[in-house]
Amino acid sequence: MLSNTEYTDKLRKSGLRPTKQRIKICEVLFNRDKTFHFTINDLVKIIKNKVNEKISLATVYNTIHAFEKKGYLKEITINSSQTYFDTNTSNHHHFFDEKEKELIDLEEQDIDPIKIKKTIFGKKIKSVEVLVKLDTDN
Amino acid sequence: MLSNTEYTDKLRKSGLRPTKQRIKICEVLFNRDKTFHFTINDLVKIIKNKVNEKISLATVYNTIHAFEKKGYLKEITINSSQTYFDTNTSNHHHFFDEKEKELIDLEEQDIDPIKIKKTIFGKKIKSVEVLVKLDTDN
DNA sequence: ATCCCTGCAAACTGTTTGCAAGGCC
DNA sequence: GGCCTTGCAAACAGTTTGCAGGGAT
Repeated sequence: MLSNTEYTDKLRKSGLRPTKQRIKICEVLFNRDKTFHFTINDLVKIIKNKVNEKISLATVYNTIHAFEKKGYLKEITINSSQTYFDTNTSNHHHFFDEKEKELIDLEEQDIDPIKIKKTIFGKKIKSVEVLVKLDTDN
Repeated sequence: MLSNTEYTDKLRKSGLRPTKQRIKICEVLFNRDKTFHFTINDLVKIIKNKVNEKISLATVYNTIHAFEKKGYLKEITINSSQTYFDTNTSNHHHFFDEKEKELIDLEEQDIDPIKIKKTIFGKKIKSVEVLVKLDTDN
């Protein structure tokens, strides 16, 4: 929930030039109460329909990848033809509603810590990701 | 570890015509001690190099999807440009070695049961998938 | 003979890239 | 002015599809 000038500062501080396009994308992504899960396609649609502007597809990809690299976004592991991103960059897991193709956060307290009892020689655990797929209850 | 005639039976029983190509693919996939994790690309390479035959790409895709539908293969959730399959169709999780792009099974006893404390109204849990990403230990 | 399956090429989808023009510092 | 960023189109990778010919029952 920041104003445009604050996004400008934030971008500049992380070494990204505060262009019109990047600020607009910041607004769409971060001017929210809840965390936001999206695909590039979702984002492009929102920019086109709600914001009524045109940002080139390549720029959207560039920006999202830049934001991910800076730690403002997290890529979510779902087996799908599209890549999902999450504005919640904390350590957490997800529900995936397969019907709605929608992600829902599972916070730390929603799941017991996961203990892996097997080790692989010469390798260490980099991350543990849990994906809980949901179905309509009937 | 079955002979060709046994694959013929197996295929016929599940309503798939036992063609040369399908039997060959069965041999590559199922004539193994351990479970086999692969991408379509892996499989095509094996067929070309080891088995020294040519099966059209479309046929490989068709066959793998047919086998998956019949429950002989399981698709594995990894965020990657390629889809992975597993000959182990039991309920289990995976390590993913990001350097080698290789999957390793995590059997039931390797991980404590996962308890999800959050529920979503009108939805039920269809599956819980854990993916443990590995890094070189240094 | 019928229906299913194979193989090829073309189509498709999401994503990436090269490069000229434009914008920020 | 110099360098980064944008936008467009073309390229790309994995996957899917349409259809004619071939094979299984």
